[in-house]
Amino acid sequence: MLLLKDIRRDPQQVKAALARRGYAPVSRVDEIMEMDARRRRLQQQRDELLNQSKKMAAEVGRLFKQGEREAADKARAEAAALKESVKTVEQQLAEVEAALDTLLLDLPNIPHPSVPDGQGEADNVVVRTHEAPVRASAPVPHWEVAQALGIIDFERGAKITGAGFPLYRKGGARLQRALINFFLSEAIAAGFEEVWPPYLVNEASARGTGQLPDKDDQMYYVCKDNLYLIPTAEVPVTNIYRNEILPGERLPYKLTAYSPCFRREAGSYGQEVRGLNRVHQFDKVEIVVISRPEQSYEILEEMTAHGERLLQQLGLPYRVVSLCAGDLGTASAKTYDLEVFAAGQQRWLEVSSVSNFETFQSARLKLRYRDDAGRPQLVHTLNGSALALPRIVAALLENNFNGEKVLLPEVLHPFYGQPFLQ
RNA sequence: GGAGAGGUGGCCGAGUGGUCGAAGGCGCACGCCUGGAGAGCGUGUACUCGGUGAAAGCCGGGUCGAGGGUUCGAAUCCCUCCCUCUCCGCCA
Repeated sequence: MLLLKDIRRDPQQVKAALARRGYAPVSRVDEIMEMDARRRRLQQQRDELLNQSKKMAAEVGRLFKQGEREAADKARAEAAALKESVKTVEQQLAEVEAALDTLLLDLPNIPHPSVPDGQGEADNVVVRTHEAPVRASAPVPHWEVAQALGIIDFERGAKITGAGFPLYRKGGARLQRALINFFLSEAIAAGFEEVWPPYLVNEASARGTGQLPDKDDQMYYVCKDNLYLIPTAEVPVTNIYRNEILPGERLPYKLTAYSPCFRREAGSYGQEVRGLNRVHQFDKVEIVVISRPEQSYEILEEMTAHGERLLQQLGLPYRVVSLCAGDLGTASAKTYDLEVFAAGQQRWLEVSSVSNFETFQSARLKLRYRDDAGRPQLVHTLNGSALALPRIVAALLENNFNGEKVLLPEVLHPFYGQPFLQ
C-alpha cells in the first residue's frame, strides 16, 4: 500500500512511476487526492462537533452534581441534538474512508529507479549468467527421468488429489528431504533464524502481505474457518511482527522457514505445467528480512547472492534476471529472479524470486521500528526463495541423468545419504 | 464441541457510568548524588488521524482484545466476534 503522504507530496511523480509499470488507470491518483481532501475536511468537521459535544457532556455532569436539574436537562437536550449532526458527518466520513481505502489498496508499488523499463517478460534484463557443466548424456525432460526411476508418481498424485499434486516416492521423496535440509542449513549458516510457521493464515495476514485483495484467486481457501492455505512462507513469516514496533538497533531481522506452498495457479496450461514445471503443492525454503529502509537494497543484493550460492553449490547453470517495471509483482519495488537451465527441456526455469517491498507491505502490516530519534517508522520488508524445490529437482534430473542414475552434487551427499539417485 | 473465568500502557496491576489516556508498582531514559557502581531523590516514559508550525512544540479527534450498540457522557452497561486460562468431551 502506498502512503497517502507520499502521494500527496508529489502526485505527478507517483503517476509517472505507476505508468512505468503499465498501470493504466493512472487517474486513480487524482481520485485519491480528491478523496483525501474530502476526508480531511470531513474529519475537521467531525472533530469540531465532537469537541463541542464533549464539552457539553462535561457541562451536564457538572450541573447534575451541583443539583441544577433544570439547567442540566436543558444542556442534555442540546447535546442530544449535537449528536445527530455528528452522526451524519461520521457516516459520510466512513464512506469516504472506505472508498479511499479501496482506491489505495488497488495501487501497485512504485518501481525502484534501478528497475529497467519494459512492459513484460520479454523486457527483463539478464544481469549475469553462471555456467555449469551439464552431465546428462542426452536431453531428457525430468518427467521421463522421474518415470524411468519411479521417483515421482504423477498419476497417483492426481488420483489422490488432482493434477499438479505430485506424489514423490523412494529417492524422489528422499531428495525432497535432502534439499530442504540443505537449504535450511545454508540459511542458518548465513545468519537466518529458522522458524516453523503455521501453513494456514487468517484474512488479516493474507491482507498484510498483499495476497488480498488482488490475488485471492490464487489461494486455497478453507471457508468453514475463513482461513487461507499459504501460497508461500512469506505470508506467515512476514506477518510475525504485524502491528508491532521493533527496536531499531536490533534490525535487520533475518528469518528463514521451510513450508509447503499451495497455489491454485488458475489459468496456467500446456508446457508451462508439464511435470514439475508448475504444481499446486510444492515445497520451498524462504528467506525473509525486515530491515531499516537505508539498508534494504544492500540486503536485496545479499539475499540474491545467497540464492546464487545455493545454485553454485548444486552445480546448476543459472542466470540472474532483473524484472522490468512492467513485469514486477504488485507489491514489489524491485525483483531479481534466479533461473536455472534445465537441459532436458532446454528451458530456463524460475527457482527463486527475491524482492524488496520497501514499505508496501509494512504499511499494511503496520510493521514499524523505532528510529534513532525514538520515532516509529515503517520498516522495509524483503523476501526470496532459497529455494523452491520442484524446478531444482527438475534441473537436477535433467542435467545429471546418465541414462541409469542421477549423479547428485557433492553438497547433497551428506543430506541424501549417497552420491546418486537411482 | 460444552460449561465457567478473564483480556487495561514495555511488564505487573487498580479502576463497574462523569475532569480516566487511565492510580500505584516494576522496568527504561535523563538529571542530581558517588572515586565508581548501587541505594536514594527528581523528571520523563503508548499509538494514531487532523490542524498549525521551518522545527521543537502547541491545539483538537480517536484508541483500555476487535467491531457494533445504549447514554448528554463508556475502560466501566448490552450484543457479536477473536484470543487466553480452568474443567468436561474428543484426539495425533
